[in-house]
Amino acid sequence: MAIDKTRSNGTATLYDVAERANVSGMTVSRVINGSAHVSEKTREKVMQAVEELGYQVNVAARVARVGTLRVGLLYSNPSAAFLSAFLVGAMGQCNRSGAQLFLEHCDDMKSQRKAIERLISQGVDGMLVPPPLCDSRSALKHLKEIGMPAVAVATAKPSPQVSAVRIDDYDGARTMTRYLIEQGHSDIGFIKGDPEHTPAQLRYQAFMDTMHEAGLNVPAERISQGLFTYRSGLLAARELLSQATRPTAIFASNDDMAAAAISVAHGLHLHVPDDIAIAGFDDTPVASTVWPELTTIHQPIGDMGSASVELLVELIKGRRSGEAPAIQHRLMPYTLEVRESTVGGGLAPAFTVQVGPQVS
Amino acid sequence: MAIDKTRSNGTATLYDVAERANVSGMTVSRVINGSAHVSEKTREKVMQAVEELGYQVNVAARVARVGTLRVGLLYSNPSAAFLSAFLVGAMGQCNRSGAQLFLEHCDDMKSQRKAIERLISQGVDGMLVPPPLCDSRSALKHLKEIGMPAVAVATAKPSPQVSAVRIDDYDGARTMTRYLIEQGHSDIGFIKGDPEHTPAQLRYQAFMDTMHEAGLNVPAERISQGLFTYRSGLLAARELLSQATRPTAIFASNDDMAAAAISVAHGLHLHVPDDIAIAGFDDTPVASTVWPELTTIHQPIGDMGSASVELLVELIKGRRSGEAPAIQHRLMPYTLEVRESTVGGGLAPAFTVQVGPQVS
DNA sequence: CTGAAAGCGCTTACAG
DNA sequence: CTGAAAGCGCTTACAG
Repeated sequence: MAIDKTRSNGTATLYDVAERANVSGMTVSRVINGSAHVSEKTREKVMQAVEELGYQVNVAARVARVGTLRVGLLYSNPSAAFLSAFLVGAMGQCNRSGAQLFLEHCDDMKSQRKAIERLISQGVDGMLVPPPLCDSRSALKHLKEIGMPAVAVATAKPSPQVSAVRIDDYDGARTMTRYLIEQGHSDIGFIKGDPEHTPAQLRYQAFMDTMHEAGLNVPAERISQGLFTYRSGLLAARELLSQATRPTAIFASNDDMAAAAISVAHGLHLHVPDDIAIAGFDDTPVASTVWPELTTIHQPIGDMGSASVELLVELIKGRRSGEAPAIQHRLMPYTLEVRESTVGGGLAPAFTVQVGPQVS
Repeated sequence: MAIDKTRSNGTATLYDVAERANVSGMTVSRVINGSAHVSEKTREKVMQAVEELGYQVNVAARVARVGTLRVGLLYSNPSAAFLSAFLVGAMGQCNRSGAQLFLEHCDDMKSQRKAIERLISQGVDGMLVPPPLCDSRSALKHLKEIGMPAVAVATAKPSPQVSAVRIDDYDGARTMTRYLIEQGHSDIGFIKGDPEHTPAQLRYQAFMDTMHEAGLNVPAERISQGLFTYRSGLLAARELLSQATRPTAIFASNDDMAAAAISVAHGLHLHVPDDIAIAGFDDTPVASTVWPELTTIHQPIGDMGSASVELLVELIKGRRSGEAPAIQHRLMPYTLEVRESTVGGGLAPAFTVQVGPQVS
């Protein structure tokens, strides 16, 4: 509850806090920035004043002093779902870190170079590279060559040369496959994703490995090639479901294709999940839009947004103080979301299984 | 192309420009802010220096001086598609206007008040209210009471008390209805949206009015109630398509329901658009995800994002200089996107019709 | 551990 | 029409 305010704006400044806590502005600055060289007593006094005044750092002022940190986001065709969740997370962290976020869109290779140039001319100090660009060797190489700090987001096979934030796609697909097997499925169809995207490769590999480990055979006709698009999912699902014998479950490499599979199943008058269980991957909004809702692997995209900004800011600051770039790969936790598309009888309630590395 | 740089950062400052143009920093500031009191000759000199140095204002510094403008975005459950497009537009304008964007999420009425309080304690000077909150009398009233400048986004019936940015939903639905009639349809089914949302009401009204004007009768069984969700679209479309005689086209109040209608049609082994044409509204990503792709009304959501920030910043600045709030309602242009879901035979290529007010 | 001074890049009055 | 000075709110060296 902010009550006592000073400026015309109504917000308290650093000095208001200093005055109230009977210390210098310097000391307040140290406290809010978590400096170690402050006595516990002073820290408490200051924190209390901060509370009482409802003080919030003026990020603009801090940034003006420290030197504006400008972060570029180079996006091409991520799904709107990905982009919005990612932006929410990234923006929050930008506000906290005092960075300014610049967006630049590009389609093909040519416009990619142009977009990078535009970001540079806007003075960005580093770039965030979400999918599918995160898997583009050329883009990453180009950034490396011009010495631009970068963080690849949601690539499944991060280059050791570049910092990255991602979930473990292999492990996620393995978890889903195991779950389906535990549900009693032994004949499972799989819809592959765009072979150009690294997550597609790992998800497929994990599916095959897990099936084999469980002693289950996967005939070639149970694998269908998709491209991550709804349209391709339609074709792939039709292939899987129009055979003499059908699988009892389909695991699609992403939600769009899983949604398409539901549509195909309904077209064939199959009940989902009683006749055919269907699972996706990503937990994009479409997963809870379609009916029945999709069992899927949830990626914490918002958290990945904030984590990637965090990494990038570290990278930039390190670079300014002349350190060698500290390449980091951050693995985020995913969850298995169980919903109606795999749970028959309308009995079992939807539930969530927390898996993957825990965030500290 | 920025070549000559000065600061460690690599970016040119106001004074670099001033030096190069042989004027004071003050004059540069005036030029880049479009002040009238600069001679044409000086302006040109300065602009040239700006070009040569690739100068970009340091928004953080400007904002630090002017007083941080903090803009809050109070969102509840807009679709991810809406949110991402809106954010891209809003953020761009925030960068230009030197505003900082704060996001706060809320679900129900209680958390709504809390979210508003959190934004206030973060020191925001005004708030953006996208759907569905833009139609919440209580939220808008609350903001009004505490004297918080606000802009309602994409409400169909804006209160004259609050600034708003929107498209003309009535006109859009009218355009779509006319288009379907021109395509030769006289028996058109309509899926209504959530009655709580103002756009749903106007879209329905426009459909009915336009049909009547064309001398076409709309029997009660051609109207089906939906709630804007995919699930509700499934039920509504089933209702429309399982009758003894079917309409030749369905106009759904939004894309999610139109996508559901396609799924139902396919389930009944109907060809879209040959057996049944289907149209949506909004042009969210699902419109070009499903197959066949949806004919729909495109809302320029990104532009609406930047326009709403623009309006809000004006409002805030006016308020600071003690003026009475200048309530504005900005109408944005929409377009009719014709795609495969209404165009049979695979002959006609997709096309776009520009309609609505033109932006200057 | 704490503080007085200077400065980040820009704009707001105030002069000319 | 143009500029010198002061200051936005904060942090970075530099002292104690």
